[in-house]
Amino acid sequence: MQTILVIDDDDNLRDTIGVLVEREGFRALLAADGISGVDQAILAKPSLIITDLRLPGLSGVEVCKRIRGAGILTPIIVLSAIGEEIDKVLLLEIGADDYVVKPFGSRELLARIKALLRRQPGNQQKVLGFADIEVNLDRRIVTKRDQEIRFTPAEYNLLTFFLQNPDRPLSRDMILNSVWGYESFPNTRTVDAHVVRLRQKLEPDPNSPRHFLTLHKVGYRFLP
Amino acid sequence: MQTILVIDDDDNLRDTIGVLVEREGFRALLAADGISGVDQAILAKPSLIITDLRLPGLSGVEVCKRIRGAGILTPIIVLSAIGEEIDKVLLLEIGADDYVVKPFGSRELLARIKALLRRQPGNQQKVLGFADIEVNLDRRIVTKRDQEIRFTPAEYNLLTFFLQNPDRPLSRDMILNSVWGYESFPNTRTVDAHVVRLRQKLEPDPNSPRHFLTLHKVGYRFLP
DNA sequence: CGCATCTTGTAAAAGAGTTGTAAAAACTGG
DNA sequence: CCAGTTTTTACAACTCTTTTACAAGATGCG
Repeated sequence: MQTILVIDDDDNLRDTIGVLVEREGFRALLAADGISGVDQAILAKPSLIITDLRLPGLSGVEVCKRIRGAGILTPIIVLSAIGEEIDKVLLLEIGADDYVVKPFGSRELLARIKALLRRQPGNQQKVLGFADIEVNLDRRIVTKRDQEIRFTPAEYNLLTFFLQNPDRPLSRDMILNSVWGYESFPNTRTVDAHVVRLRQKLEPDPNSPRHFLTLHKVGYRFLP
Repeated sequence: MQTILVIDDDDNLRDTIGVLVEREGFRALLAADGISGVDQAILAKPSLIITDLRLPGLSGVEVCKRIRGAGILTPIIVLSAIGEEIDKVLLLEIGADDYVVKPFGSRELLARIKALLRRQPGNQQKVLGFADIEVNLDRRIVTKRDQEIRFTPAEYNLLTFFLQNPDRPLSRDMILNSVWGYESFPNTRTVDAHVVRLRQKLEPDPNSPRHFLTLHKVGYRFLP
C-alpha cells in the first residue's frame, strides 16, 4: 500500500487531507511541523509528500530542501495560501513537483496526487510495442489498434521474448532455453510453429513478414 | 446529528430551507450575510453549507473562498438566481461542490444535500459494483438489481478480491495467498470451485462468462 | 542454370495438460 | 450431531502444445 505523508501545522486541514487520501486507499502519515515531517520522510519512505509552505519552525521550502538533500526523490506537493506569493521557479528549484493553492477542492488535490504517483517509475504500466501493436505486460493483453488479440501462454511468452530482444539474431535453441526453460525439450520445430502463429496474428501480411524475420540456418530476428 | 448552515439574505428562503432540512432530521444554522456565515462555518463546523451567490457585503464567491482559505473542506452548495450567469468552472475553482438554480424544488435540494453528505469521508458507504451487481462492503451485502444474493464467507472474500483487482491476470496461487492467506494450504482447485459458484450466482450466462474470465494456464481475470 | 539437398512454412492430427463441475468427503461452530 | 460451508475428488470437456507430413523456399555446387 502507498503511504502519503502530510506535513501541516493546521490540525484541521492535516486531518482532512489524511481522511481524504485514506478514503482513496492510501495510508496517511501526519506531521505537524517541518522537523518531524523531514524525519518521517526519511524514515517511513512515503510514496508522496504533501507539505504546507508556511510552517512553524522549518518552512516548507526548508522541508523540501532537506528532503532532497537527503537524496530522497519522493514527489512533493506544496500547499500555499491564496495570498502568499509563490514563485514557481523557486518551487521547482527546491525540488517540489507540484503546488496547490488553498483553498482547493478535494478532487483537485486527489487528481494531482494521482498524476504524480502515476509518473513514478515503479507505478508505470509496463507497455511494449511496435507498429500498431501494444503489449501491456501488467494486464497481459495485446492490442492491435485498440482491438484485443488473444494469445495462448506459449505464444505470449515467445512474443514478449522477441519484444525484449529486438534486432538480434536468435537461434531456435536460444529461444527454447529462454522461453521454454531448460527443463523441457521440445523439438526445435515447435518454435517455428509458434512463430507462424505470431505472424498470422500480428504481421500486416503474414506471407512477407516485416517484424518476425527468418534468418536462414540461423533462427529468427525480431524487428520492431 | 448533522448540521447544515444556510447563508442567505432572503429571510423567506432562508427559513424555508431551514424548515426543509430540519424536517429531514438535520439541525439548521442560519446566517443572513456572508460575514456571519463564514464565522459560523468556522465555529460551528457544520456538515454542509448552503450559500446564496448574491449576498449583501461578502458575495457567495468570497464566502466560499474564505471558508476554503480557512482549511475547511465542508461541502458547499451554491444557490444562484435563474438569470445570474454562473460559471461552473469558477464555482469549482472557488471550492464549491455543487450549485442549484433558483427556483428549485425541495426534493431537488434535498437530493443534492444527501448526495454530497454521502460522499463525505465518514459517511461514505463503500460500494463496489459491476454490471447490475452491487457489493456493499459495509453491510456485506450483494445485490443484483436490488435483489439480494447470498454469499458464503469464502465466496464473498473471493468476490471482493476480484472487484479490487479488476483487469489483471490473477494466478491461482496469488488468489490463494491473498484471499485464503499464507497459513492455509488448500489445493488450487479450490479456487476453481469457488469461481464456478461466483459465475453461477453473478454471470448472466454462467456458461460463457463475461466477468470472471479464465486465462488458460494462467489463472483468472475479472472484468467489471 | 539446374538439380539435389537442406531448411522453413504451415495445416492438421495427436498428445498432453488444464479447467468445469457435480458430488462426495471433511470440516466447523453451535 | 446437525446444518452449513469448504475442500477434495473424479471425470468429462476443452484448450493448448507438440509433432507430423508435405509443400515451398533457400542454398550450394557442378
